[in-house]
Amino acid sequence: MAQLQKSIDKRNALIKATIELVNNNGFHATPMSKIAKMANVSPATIYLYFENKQDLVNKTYIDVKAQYTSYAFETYTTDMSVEHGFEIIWKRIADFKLNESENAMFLAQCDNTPIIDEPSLQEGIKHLQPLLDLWERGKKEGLIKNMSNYLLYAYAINPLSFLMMAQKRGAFQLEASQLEDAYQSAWSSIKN
Amino acid sequence: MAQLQKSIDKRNALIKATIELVNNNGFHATPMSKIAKMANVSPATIYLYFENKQDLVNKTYIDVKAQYTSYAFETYTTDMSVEHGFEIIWKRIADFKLNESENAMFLAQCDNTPIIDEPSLQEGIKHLQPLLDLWERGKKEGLIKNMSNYLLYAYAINPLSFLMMAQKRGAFQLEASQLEDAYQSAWSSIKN
DNA sequence: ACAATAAAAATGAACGTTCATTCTTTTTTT
DNA sequence: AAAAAAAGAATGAACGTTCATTTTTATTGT
Repeated sequence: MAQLQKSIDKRNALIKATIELVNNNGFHATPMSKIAKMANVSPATIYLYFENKQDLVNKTYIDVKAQYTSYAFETYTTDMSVEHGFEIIWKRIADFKLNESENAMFLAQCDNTPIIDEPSLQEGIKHLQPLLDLWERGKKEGLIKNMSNYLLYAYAINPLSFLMMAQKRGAFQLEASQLEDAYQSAWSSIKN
Repeated sequence: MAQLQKSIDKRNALIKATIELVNNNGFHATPMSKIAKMANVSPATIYLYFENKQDLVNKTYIDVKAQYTSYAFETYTTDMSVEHGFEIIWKRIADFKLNESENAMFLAQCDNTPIIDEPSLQEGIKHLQPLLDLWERGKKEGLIKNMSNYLLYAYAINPLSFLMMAQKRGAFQLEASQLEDAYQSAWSSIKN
């Protein structure tokens, strides 16, 4: 127990360091030695937890993606109405993207570059299923536009990534009232 | 003249090679030697055209961004109505993102990573002004929601980046009829 | 018009550095 | 005392950049 605990702490420290360094410097300027230093570990120790650098960044991606979806669906249950369920999920996602912005930023970087390998990307997509199911239900009930789920995601969810990025860059600040505007825009772009 | 022409060709070849390699392999796996090889040039020659690797990628970004905005506003004039002007611009942007996807993909990568330095990012933003002006006009006329331009961009334009990326990954194909859906979603998310 | 010469552009090889990874030894845990 | 975990130093490869040289282009004097 104590031994396993210690290992998990170290693994988490490595993942945290990876996120922070890749966010700030990019993958190309994030050497293993810096990751090790930030996690208070020897470079060699990384290789006890991960096969190599690619494996480290893949696993980091999967880890963060799992956190993201778990957070998103935390308060959602399938017995909610389509509109209410969507609002619940959307606001959780907004919370995650704007408050846990280190994690969200890392995902944005991974989703827009070829640094994560295909199997790991696939692995990350899986957990989004509850939202897709909700949308299918909404389409059947005639509440949601009969469009591809990609289009729905593009308009209802993805804008939050852009806003998170703009906020991270200090370009602007999303206030609570604007968040309500944003939600209305999201809903009106996908509702029938 | 002949000499200058030759130089511009070589510069363009270098920029094209940079885009292609960074798109496919990422910045971290794009050595100067590969860029040189793809542009049919000696590595040393790159340094006659650009200060260093950072400068090369900065200049590439600015170059592509200028192409993007120039394409976007090609058929737009300020005497158009807000709604018509927006449709014109939106569809040009959609064209660019979906047809010139190599260029669009490169921009997406740059806009979601720290590989481009701040001054070059600022330089790239400048040319978007006509769209922001159009939106300001739309707000005054009560046609467009009175929201931050960041929010408007997030909902009206940014989804196209996501769709371009999904299409590039082969996840799905955006048909002409879906494009019309997409435009309607964009417009309904920002109109009053 | 044309050699001769200067200037510019381009090259391949070389340099010093940095990196991911491994090896050997030490420390910690069982 | 054995096994597992961790460490620091070592290694070889790869990288960005520069150097010495060659090739191409432009300029000059006749």
